[in-house]
Amino acid sequence: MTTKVADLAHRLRPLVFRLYYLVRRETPQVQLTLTQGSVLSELLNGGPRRMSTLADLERVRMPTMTDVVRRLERLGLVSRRPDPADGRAVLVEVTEVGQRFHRQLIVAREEFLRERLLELDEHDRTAIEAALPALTKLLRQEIQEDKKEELIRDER
Amino acid sequence: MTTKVADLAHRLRPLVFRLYYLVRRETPQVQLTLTQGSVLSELLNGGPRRMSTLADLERVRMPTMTDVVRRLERLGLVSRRPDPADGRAVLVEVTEVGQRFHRQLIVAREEFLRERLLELDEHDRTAIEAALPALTKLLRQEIQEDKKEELIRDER
DNA sequence: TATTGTTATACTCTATAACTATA
DNA sequence: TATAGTTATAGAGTATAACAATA
Repeated sequence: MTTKVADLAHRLRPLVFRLYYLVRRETPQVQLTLTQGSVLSELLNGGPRRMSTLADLERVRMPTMTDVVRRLERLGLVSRRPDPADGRAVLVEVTEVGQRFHRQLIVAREEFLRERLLELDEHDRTAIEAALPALTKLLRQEIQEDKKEELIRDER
Repeated sequence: MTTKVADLAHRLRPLVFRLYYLVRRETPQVQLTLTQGSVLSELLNGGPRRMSTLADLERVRMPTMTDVVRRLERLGLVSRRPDPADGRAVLVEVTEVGQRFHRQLIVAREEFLRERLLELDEHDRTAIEAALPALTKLLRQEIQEDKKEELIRDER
């Protein structure tokens, strides 16, 4: 069982890349990468976020997120402003252009997935749908694991 | 339903990165990236492969695969040899060192996933297990889709 | 002194275009 | 002429180390 899950995680890499290839093809106005799209979604679902929070959520280091946000800013999709609560911190938020663009992203993604899912039989579609809450839990759990590790690291 | 699947694909990016972060930590002797690990697994499961086949499977262009294989070769994990059936083609295969290393990878991956899965309840584990064949079909289907597109492209 | 974020630097991943060698 | 692969080049993603500004 665990072996199969590991294999799945592996095979998912090409699928995720494929998904973003199609999104890029569908929305030639703005060419988003996987990481950029992921950050944009996070900001749209969760509202303005600090740099450090984004880095944690995407599991990258701060200097990495600095560059990713810089590129999104250059594309006009997000903006930065100082956090009123802490002079050191920076809040990143989605611009109106970013919101419009994200709607196009969602449409392209859904269309792609709907087509593929319709080629599966009813039994398979039901199985995938039933597993979604469990897979979501597995991912959430992971984020909490990371926080724990940081605390341990800090104690050293 | 399709929206949920799209969200899942998105959230899976951090999970996959997290998985490889842990693998790197568990096997400090050789630091494999996600793409390198994916190619190594493919070669171990399917035997020697041509550069073009690897590029298709990973959904990257040939020059990209040239570099990835070069790095794996530099690490001593794979080797190249001419394809006896076609003087232009190159066959990539895993070395003995690569096979030994891959066993470590599998152990680290399985341990990580087993721990996380044990934190889920029986119902969630069953749901994930039941969805694996369907998710696998979804991925296979994708590979076939790509092949079709190439044929269309060639006809132009 | 500790934390948030940026800059500097280096390596990997990725693509397109141009090239070599073989079919 | 067409195909398999490499080289050249450029941009994005990633990390570590050093630094500036604020708490």
